[in-house]
Amino acid sequence: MGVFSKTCEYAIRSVFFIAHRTASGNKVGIKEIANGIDSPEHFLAKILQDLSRKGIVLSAKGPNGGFYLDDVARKRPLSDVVEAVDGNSIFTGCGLGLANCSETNPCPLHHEFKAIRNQLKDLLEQTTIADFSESLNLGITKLRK
Amino acid sequence: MGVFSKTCEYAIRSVFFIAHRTASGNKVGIKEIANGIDSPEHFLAKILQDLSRKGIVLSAKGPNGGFYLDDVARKRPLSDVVEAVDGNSIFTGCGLGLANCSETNPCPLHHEFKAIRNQLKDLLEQTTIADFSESLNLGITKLRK
DNA sequence: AAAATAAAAGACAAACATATCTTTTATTTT
DNA sequence: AAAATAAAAGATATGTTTGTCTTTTATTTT
Repeated sequence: MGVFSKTCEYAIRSVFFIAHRTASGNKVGIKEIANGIDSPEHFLAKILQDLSRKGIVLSAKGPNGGFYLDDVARKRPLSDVVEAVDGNSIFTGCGLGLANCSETNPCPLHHEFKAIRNQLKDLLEQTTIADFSESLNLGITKLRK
Repeated sequence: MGVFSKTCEYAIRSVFFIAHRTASGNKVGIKEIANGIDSPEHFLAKILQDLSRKGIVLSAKGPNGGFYLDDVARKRPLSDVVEAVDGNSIFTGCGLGLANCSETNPCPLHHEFKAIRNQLKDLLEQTTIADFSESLNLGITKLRK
């Protein structure tokens, strides 16, 4: 089990891919995205529909349509993508799954986990979708296989 | 979705509970454990059967039987428990789910994730089951609700 | 030896995550 | 207006995780 759900992994990868491919105002279709990030096309379509409804990605129907990001969407932190798909439990939940775990009523791992969670939180909140485009442009990082 | 699977959460909580309750050579039954950590009894039974087979916990059948830990088992790092249940993907897997992600072929989040994963790895490898007994004894930490 | 106890094992069920396929709606191009 | 395009929506399927119930095996007590 990863840190994110499979759905969320596809979501992040697709958002990176869309940002990378639509930098100059164009759009990219679902088939191309699915191929570009190596994901099941129809499953990804569902995910992008959801992200579109929530305003994380933009979309246009018809010829020359597809998915894209405007400047506002590009500058959203990764945490917005994660939260849209997996909710905020990753930022707040107890490591041992206890519902009432808190500072005053902690589980044995509470404090140790807080440090790790905060580091993840900071990473996701302090980087934007756009931040990862350059290394993709340069071919230094990749989104499939 | 938590960092660990539900199964693994129950496993860790039960191992802490057993360590806490069997410090002086006695044993504790499945009903008492399930109640003590607020988990489904029969589901936990399966988990403990598995942990028993793998030598993480010890068990004895019959009257006055139950689950317990000896000194060796008490001193095992938490990483052994996690690995027995969830495997080692949590220590090695790519944050974006890419099979071939590596140092030389990284995903966009590779380096950032490595830091977080290593912190988790260190936490789990450097603490033992026994390390958490004292705060449980003192009632400072808890394993249910 | 018989009865009682408690884990081990097996079969099954429900819920959720993941994946596939088809139809509909909106938009653009001709 | 008709045809083509592409996302949106709906229905269905598969797989995995989580959870429940029953039977069996091993051990101890009487």
